[in-house]
Amino acid sequence: PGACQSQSVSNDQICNAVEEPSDHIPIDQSALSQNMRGMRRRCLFNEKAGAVNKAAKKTSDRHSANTTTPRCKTNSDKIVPQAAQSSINQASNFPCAVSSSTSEPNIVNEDSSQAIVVANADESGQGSPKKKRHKFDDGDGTSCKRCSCKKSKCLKLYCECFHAGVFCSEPCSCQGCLNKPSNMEIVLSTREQIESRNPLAFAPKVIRTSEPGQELGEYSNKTPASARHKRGCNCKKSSCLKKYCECYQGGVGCSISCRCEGCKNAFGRREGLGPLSIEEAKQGNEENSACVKEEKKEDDNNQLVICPAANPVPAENVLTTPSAMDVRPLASRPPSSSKRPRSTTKVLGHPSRLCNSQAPLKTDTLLSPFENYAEIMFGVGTSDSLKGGLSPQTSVKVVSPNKKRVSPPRIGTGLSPICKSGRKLILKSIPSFPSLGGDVNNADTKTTLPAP
DNA sequence: GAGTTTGAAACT
DNA sequence: CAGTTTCAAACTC
Ligand SMILES: [Zn+2]
Ligand SMILES: [Zn+2]
Ligand SMILES: [Zn+2]
Ligand SMILES: [Zn+2]
Ligand SMILES: [Zn+2]
Ligand SMILES: [Zn+2]
Repeated sequence: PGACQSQSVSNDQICNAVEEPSDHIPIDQSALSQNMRGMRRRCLFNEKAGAVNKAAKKTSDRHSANTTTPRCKTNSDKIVPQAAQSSINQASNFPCAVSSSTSEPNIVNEDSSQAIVVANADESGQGSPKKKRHKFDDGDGTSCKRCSCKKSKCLKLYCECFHAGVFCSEPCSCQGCLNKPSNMEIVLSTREQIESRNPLAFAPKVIRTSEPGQELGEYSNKTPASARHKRGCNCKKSSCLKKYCECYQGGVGCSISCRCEGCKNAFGRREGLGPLSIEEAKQGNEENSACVKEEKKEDDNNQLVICPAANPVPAENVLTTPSAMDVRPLASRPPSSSKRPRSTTKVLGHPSRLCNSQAPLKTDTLLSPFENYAEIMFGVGTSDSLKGGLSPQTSVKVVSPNKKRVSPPRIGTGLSPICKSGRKLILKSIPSFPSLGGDVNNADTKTTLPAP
């Protein structure tokens, strides 16, 4: 299976050859400006890329982002370039053979081929009865399915591919797709627009390292059960028991920033018992009495209750045959399921389900955050640079003209950068995204923030 | 596979 | 910032 391409381009790599599908390089949008070092050199892009580069160039630091680990889920260690670290997503690794046919105008992927491809989840591994895995679902990383957007042209966050920072590829069954390397300018400009509205839009939602021991560790430590940013979920009817809930889907418990009602997230509930400290749960008792305990009612206090290994068995598991266990990426598994993950898994980006190796970042995000935040923090200009940087005009109105609004979600409040990198390489740059409300105390890995 | 449910994203 | 609409995935059948 080929690697997937993420939406980014490196200067060096720009080439036009399309090569074999199997071999693509993942292109990461985010990295676009950076060069990925180590990897191979084939590129998909052509001249356009060049243009883009230019734009991107600003970020050209070469930190060398390496996106190693093209394979799904393998990526435990990737070196992350500084900025990247925050935004590391390894999420993308699908078998994507992008048809980068140059000829491809811009349009849809409607090739039936894709659809078909999607279907083939061949390797998913054991033939265990497929319980319910739907498209992206994991499956394991192998199957990596992709989006099936009909109206967004894959240029809005509705599109999981776009949201994850990767180009659409074969497995996608999207219609009118513009999220392709051939439209890179559009893709990037769109990303920037969105990012300008919400700098965290492309930041990984969940970062978790699951090393054998650590998995829970994170809980125990400081990162709240969920190291998620953004605002947490807002589930009303699902009780955070299904994948409708982003927290649950990401394999993390709900945090204080969630506004869910009747939360029963198997990875850790929000609210509820106050006193319970998270950490204990970690291992001390497996039984976890508390977690199960239900929501007593929603008090004001939102605390996070985490259920350690014990029981939280997500619905899926319930029926699942033990033997097969889940194929899901570790990260997404509920704590209890099986044992601890051996490899370090970082879930980033969205659903862990996408299996991509590369970090989908943001175009500039790597740097951009830099810029953005810098600007914001330092009071430099607004985000002009962004806009300017990328040719805005290229932006296409996907569906409707969006006005760009520049009101970052909550930057003001939560500037504290999170710097939790799974592996730590810290660089001097500013973390790609600030932690938002939830985790305030996460300095764990050590953030190196240059003092302003 | 069609149809429903769900909550984020987008929009007003 | 809240309310509404749009959207595509998750889920159900
Ligand atoms: Zn899409
Ligand atoms: Zn797609
Ligand atoms: Zn697409
Ligand atoms: Zn939820
Ligand atoms: Zn939540
Ligand atoms: Zn919840």
